[in-house]
Amino acid sequence: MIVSKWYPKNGRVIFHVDMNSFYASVEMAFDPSLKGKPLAIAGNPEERRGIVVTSSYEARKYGVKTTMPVGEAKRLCPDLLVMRPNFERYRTASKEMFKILSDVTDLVQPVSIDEGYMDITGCAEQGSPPEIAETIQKRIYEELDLPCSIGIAPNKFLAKMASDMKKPMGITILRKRELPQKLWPLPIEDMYGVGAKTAEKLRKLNIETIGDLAEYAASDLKRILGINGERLQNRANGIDQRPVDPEAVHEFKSIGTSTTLPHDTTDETEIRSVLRRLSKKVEARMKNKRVLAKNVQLMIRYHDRKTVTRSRQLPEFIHTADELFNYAIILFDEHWNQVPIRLLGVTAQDLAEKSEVTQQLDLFHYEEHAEKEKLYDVVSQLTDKYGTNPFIKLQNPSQPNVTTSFQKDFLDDFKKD
DNA sequence: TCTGGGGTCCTAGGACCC
DNA sequence: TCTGGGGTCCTAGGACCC
Repeated sequence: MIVSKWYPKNGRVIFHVDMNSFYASVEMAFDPSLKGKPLAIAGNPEERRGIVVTSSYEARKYGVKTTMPVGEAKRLCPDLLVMRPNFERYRTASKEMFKILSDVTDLVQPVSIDEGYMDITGCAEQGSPPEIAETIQKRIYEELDLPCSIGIAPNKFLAKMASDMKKPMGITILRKRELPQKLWPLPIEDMYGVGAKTAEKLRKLNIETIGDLAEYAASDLKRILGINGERLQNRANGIDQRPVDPEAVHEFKSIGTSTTLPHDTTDETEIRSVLRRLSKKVEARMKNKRVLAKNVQLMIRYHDRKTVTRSRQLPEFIHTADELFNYAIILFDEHWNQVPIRLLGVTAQDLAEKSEVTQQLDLFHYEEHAEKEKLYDVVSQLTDKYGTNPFIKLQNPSQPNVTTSFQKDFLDDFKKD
């Protein structure tokens, strides 16, 4: 194969690597006796966490889908095996998977536990893009016993759409010139970035397919969907300039945790203990990432699922569970309307790296220090002038409240400076 | 057996400043 | 004499993704 023809002179070659039903596949790799069986990973229905997070392809055949309540899934598929998630296991598998990707290039951007982008534009000496994709897929399958699909395209959006086109274990190339045949016929809700609400709006405009969106009047689209309309249309036309950014994964904007309570509650003792637990969890994760927060957000979901968030900007950076808890309680006391609560959440926002904050703090101290130095200078000058340190209060014992002319002079001099 | 938990980005209004 | 327009920060909510 002539490799050079695959690598454009202008433009990029982007991969989107997407693990197939990741949690279920990891469980099957861990316990091969599960292979070939309908399997769902789900929370505990007793604790009202009973929704399907991932299901195996065998389960999907019966109509089992993500976010479906376990009860419904079992009705559709009576032989369904249901397991609780083992996140530690998935994180370990994820790390191994990304290690394989980074053997190809440093330009790897993880976007979630089970998918990531790669920019292989500079990898011509390793082979053609399909060859490289095959190698990656094979290694992940043979070394980790996990299936994945890979999309190959000139940008992130198209690579993402491509990886979705063949599952499991697919490798799909999506070239710009193939958009009319391969991308445009797809229904609009299949487009990445179009959810239920946007799809509904678009359908009202008689936009049924990605192709319809691609050629719709740009100004109307922008009026109805704002900047997002413009962006979606660009992507439908195969335009997406976003770079693959390996650093993005480190740039956290918030760290939060939330929990659905086993039962709706108005018990303030219980609520406080939950908020304390959540604060401790957030503290632990902030410590791990070595970050501080300048904003705390409290989330309350009521029994009717109505959800409110209340946040506060803080006078200084915080990092301890006690501080998080204190602000969460303040927000809670200010805003809770006594209605039974279904879910509580605590999130640290406006994060900064601990090292950077410390540096800034040092700078601040430095300035404070400099101020003091300046003051010492003034004092020593004045001491020279008056022959005594004016900061040592001179008092006439017989008239303690009368300012001496000496002190007046000193104060005048001091104010000038 | 009604709908988890982790995020990001965008919008919009009000306060405040110039 | 009675009120412009731009910019930034803060807060709350919503859409979307996995």
